[in-house]
Amino acid sequence: MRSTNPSFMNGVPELLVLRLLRNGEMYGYQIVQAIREETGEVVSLGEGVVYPVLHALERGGAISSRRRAVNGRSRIYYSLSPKGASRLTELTALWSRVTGAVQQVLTGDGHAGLV
Amino acid sequence: MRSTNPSFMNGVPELLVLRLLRNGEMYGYQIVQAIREETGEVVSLGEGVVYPVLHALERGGAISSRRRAVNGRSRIYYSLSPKGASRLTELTALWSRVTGAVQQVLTGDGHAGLV
DNA sequence: TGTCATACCTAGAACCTAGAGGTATAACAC
DNA sequence: GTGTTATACCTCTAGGTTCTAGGTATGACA
Repeated sequence: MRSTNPSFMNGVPELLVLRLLRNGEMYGYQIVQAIREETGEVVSLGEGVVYPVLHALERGGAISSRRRAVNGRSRIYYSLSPKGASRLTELTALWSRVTGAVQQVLTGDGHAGLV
Repeated sequence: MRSTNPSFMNGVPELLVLRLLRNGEMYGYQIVQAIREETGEVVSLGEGVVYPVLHALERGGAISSRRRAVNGRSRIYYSLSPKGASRLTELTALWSRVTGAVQQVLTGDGHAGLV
C-alpha cells in the first residue's frame, strides 16, 4: 500500500518535473524540495522517484543536462528541450481533460444523458 | 504503454465506481457504460478493470451485492455500504487535495515561497 | 571527529491498469 | 434453425509506475 502519498498519482511526477523545468534549469535535489514546497506537502516525491524520472526524460530527449559545480558541490542541472516543452503541453492538456471528466462524474446527478 | 486511456488514472476507477453507486444500485456492465457516457469517452474503463474493482470493494465491505433477474437476465447489483460511503468521502477529499496541489504547481510562477 | 544537510544513485517490491481472452444468454435477422 | 450482435459475467498476464529502502560522497558546523 502507498502510505506516504495519496493515489491518483499516475504520470504526475513527470508532469510536475517538466512544469518546474519550464521556469528554468534545476537540479534533482532541488526539484524534490520544490515539489514538496509548492504543493504544501500534499505531494511529496522521494528522490527515488524523481531521479529515475529525470533519467527517463533525458533518455527520451525531453530534457538535457549539464554538470555544474556550485560552492564546491557538483550538481546536475536539467533544462527543458523543445521536445520536452511540447510534451509538457500535451500532458497538461491531458491532465485537464482527465480531471475535468472525473469532476463531471463527481458532481453528476446520475442522469447522465441530459441531451 | 497505455494507449486507450490517458494516465493520471491511479485510484480513479475506485473513486468513480463508488461515486456512481451513491446514486443507487448498479450492476457491473452498467457501470462500465455509465463511466464512458458521463465522461464523454474521456475515461473508458474496460470490464477487466471494473469487475476486479467491484470484487475488491466487496471484499473490503465497501459495497454489497445481490443477484437479481431482469428480463430473464441475471445481473449482480451492487450498492454502497456505510463503509463505502465514508470511503467515498475520503477519496473525494483526497482527489481534491491532490488535483489542487498539482494545479498549484501548474499555475505557479516558480517563486514558490511568497510567504 | 561526528553529525547533519546536501547531492547523487540503484534495486526490489508493491501496486494498478490495459488488454486479451473465456463463458453464457437473449434478441434479432436470414 | 443458424449466425450475429448485445448483454452480462469473469480471470489472467503483461506492462508500467511508483514507493521504500538502501548506498555513496562532500561540505558545514559543533
